[in-house]
Amino acid sequence: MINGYVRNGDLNAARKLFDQNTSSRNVVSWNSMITGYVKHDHMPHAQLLFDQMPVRDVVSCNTILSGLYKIKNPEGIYHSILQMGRIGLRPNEFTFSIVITAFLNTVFNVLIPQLHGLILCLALNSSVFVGSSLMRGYTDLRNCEGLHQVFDEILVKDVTSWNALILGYMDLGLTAKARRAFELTPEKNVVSWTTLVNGYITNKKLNEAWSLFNKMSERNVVSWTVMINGYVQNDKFVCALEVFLSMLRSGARPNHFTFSSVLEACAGCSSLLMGKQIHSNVLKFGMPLDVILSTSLVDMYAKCGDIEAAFSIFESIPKKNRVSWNSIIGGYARHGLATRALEEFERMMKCGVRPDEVTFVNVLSACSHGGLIEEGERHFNLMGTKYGIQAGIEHYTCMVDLYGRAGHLEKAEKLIKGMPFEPDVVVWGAFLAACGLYSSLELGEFAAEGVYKLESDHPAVYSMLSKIHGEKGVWGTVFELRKMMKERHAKKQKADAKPEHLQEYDPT
DNA sequence: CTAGGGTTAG
Repeated sequence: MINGYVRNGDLNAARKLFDQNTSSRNVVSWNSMITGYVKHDHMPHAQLLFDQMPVRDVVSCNTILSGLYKIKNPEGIYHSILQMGRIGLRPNEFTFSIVITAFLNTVFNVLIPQLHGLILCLALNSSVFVGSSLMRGYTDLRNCEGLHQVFDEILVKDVTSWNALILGYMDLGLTAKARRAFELTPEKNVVSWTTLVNGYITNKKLNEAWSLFNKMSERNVVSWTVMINGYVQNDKFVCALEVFLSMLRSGARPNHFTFSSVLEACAGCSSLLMGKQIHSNVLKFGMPLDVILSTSLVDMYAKCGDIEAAFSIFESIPKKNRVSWNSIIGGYARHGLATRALEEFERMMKCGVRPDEVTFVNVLSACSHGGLIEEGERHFNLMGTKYGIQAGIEHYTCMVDLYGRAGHLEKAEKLIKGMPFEPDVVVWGAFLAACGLYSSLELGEFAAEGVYKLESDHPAVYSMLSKIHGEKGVWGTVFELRKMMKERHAKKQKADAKPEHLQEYDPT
């Protein structure tokens, strides 16, 4: 009865019934009520009921655990399973699949092999559910052997187990193994295909991804979005937009994931015309404008040159988060409106939103574009002392740029010599641009020497070196800098995603 | 009454 109301989403009716039947309450009615609160994101209420229960069973615990997972509280999960042990409740398949999934990408993932041991003791390793979550766990730990072994232990493998195997191999960078697993999958579904396509994309094999995508007999909104986003992440913005148009022609309905990616494509190729059309599509499709989608719109308008439209959408976001603020501050910085950028930063602080590294990159670059030296220095110092954010190489680059543009080449030089990083091509690029701007041959040589010492180089650096001797426009260098900054970011991501030693398994 | 696989923003 109570569960009927919970299923229909009528939490109040469920609670009413629950409160009335004090005498005939059983564990199931308590659990149903807790389920209702968890489903509707009322964790405190769920927790309260759980604490009030006269007798708790494993389902009560599992429900709380899934609630804690939903609000991303792995620490709470950890304490809850300890508590479970003290009460003497034996965890079941549900418990383990929830707990393992909740520990993914957290510091608690080191416990996953230990949970695996417990699972073996309780003879739960043959479960498909436990098995596939364990597979995600070993993937998270970058343990290929574990991944394979857990898969083998699953008694009756279903398509989800196979998909977890494909995904695991792809996450580990083993595209050939993933492909083999895909071929061996008995009943491939659209998820199997999409996992493979997305895996090729994250492993930078765009052509493989595209040819596979074209062979798909069935595509859903996720498959389309994966392909669109794949092109966006690889800077093939026009391709992304073309795929989106095919998607619309096919009659598939885009969702907020799709639109976020498509808007990023518009931003990437600075197409205000297309961006506006996508915006009207968002409205036409009746997409709920959540924070993420709205922020994508803000960013698109800012990058396509319509900063006022960006601002007006930004203002319309009821619950602006850190990314939204970063987006508008970055937008103002890009448009050279340093004062407005700083004003938004102050407003962000007033709203109690904590800044992060990106915030300060944007703030500092606003200062550098606006020639606000003291303000830039102030924020550069404040980011560590007041906000506890360590300055990264990107922030130093902004400061070098700031001093350089203002003609304070000695200050820039001093900063480079004193910074806790080896200067990279981007730093030298910023410095060189300044040397070019102020025709400083002497310091240009200092930079040239620095560049020479780097293992990696960049053609843009040479073009700037040559620029010191005259010619070319100033705007060219700004563009080159941006490009290098972006590439630095891409390289960092790539290094995190797949270590080289895993590459050798891949013959293609 | 509780659980596993594919997609979003700076």
